[in-house]
Amino acid sequence: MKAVTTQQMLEAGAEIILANTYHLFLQPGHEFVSRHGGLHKMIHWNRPLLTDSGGFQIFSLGHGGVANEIKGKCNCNRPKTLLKIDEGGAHFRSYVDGQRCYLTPEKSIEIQRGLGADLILTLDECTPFHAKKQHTEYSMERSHRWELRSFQEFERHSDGRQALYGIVQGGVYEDLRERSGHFVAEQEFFGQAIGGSLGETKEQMHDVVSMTCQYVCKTRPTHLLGIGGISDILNGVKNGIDTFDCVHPTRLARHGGALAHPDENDRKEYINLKNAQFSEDMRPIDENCSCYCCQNFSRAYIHYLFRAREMLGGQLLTIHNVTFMMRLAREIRSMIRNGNFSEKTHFRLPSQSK
RNA sequence: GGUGAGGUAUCCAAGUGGCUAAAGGAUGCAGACUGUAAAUCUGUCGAGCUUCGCUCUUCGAGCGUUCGAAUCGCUCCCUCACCA
Repeated sequence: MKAVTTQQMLEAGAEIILANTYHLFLQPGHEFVSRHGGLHKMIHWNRPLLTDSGGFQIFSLGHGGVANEIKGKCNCNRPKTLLKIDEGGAHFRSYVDGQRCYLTPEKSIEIQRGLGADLILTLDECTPFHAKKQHTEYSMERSHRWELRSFQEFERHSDGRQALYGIVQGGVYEDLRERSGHFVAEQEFFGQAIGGSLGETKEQMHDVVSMTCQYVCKTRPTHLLGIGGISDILNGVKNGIDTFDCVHPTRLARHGGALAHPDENDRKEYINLKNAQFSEDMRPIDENCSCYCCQNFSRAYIHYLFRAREMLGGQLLTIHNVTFMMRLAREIRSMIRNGNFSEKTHFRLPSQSK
């Protein structure tokens, strides 16, 4: 987690952290992590960990600009590091030292075994949004083959301490999602994750998630990869998603955004503390929030910290945003238990005017 | 008092006759951010308007040369450095 310690994550109420196979593989390397006795020990976290397979990074970086291509946006100003994908795996260049690397399903599982996360993912191929349907289909089929190989490699060394998730692909196409959902359900995965392109807009994403959830094994835990807006989570939960992971809360925090429940008349899910309107706002970000940031500091102070480019600003907002997400999850679980969950739930933010 | 350097938009700073409402920074104002190469990136930034374009006023001040001046000349004002 950028900008916060695992101790602070604990205090924020976090119960699980996602770590990244791709980045840890390139730097510092999974052997290095193993020498520490595994990820849990190295990062001082004795709760559950999930590792991504590395597929997303290879392909998103390969297409020249992180998630943009997969998400349907075009921002191609970064050097492309993906060299070649073949049936065996993905050839790519390390962005750290330029060295050629080869990630296969077996290698991904081996790395994740070395890292020692509790929940791990199969290697899949992430198809960009702009791919034609035929390509998406071909790519999905290859992902399926890779998932089988991942599973075999996983089984070969499994000591029962790790659990493997399969990944449902198929882009925005319902027939492909149906096939992929069924395929993953037929394998003996512990859980399943929904990956791949979810479309271009938020609306389409919600539709694709809802549609895909129909074809997913209902008795296994279901994870939605990479998604974490407030409304996205409410929509996902409505459709049966159990877990989410997302950089948005922490990245937003480092960029000056503080999560706040959306106003029913305003689709924005955060306030931008860098904005001039907060320069004299002495209230906490959210007076109902129990986090260290809201309990002790004003919006004006956070505003000043960002103005002064003090990294403490990003740290405090990260604490707030993670705390916020944890509270959101608790409230959702509570609503489900009480039988009154609604994805239309809105929580009013304290008035923004002074 | 002497000698030298210089005064450009909110600030710093290019520009030494037309392509200049004026490069580039910074600040300011706002936007983006969703399996993290992001404590990042983008837009905007003289004034006004009927704002995919038009009008007005700018480069210390004034006067002049020129078809045309931030750019050339003269006078004045003001900074800074060194020497007395």
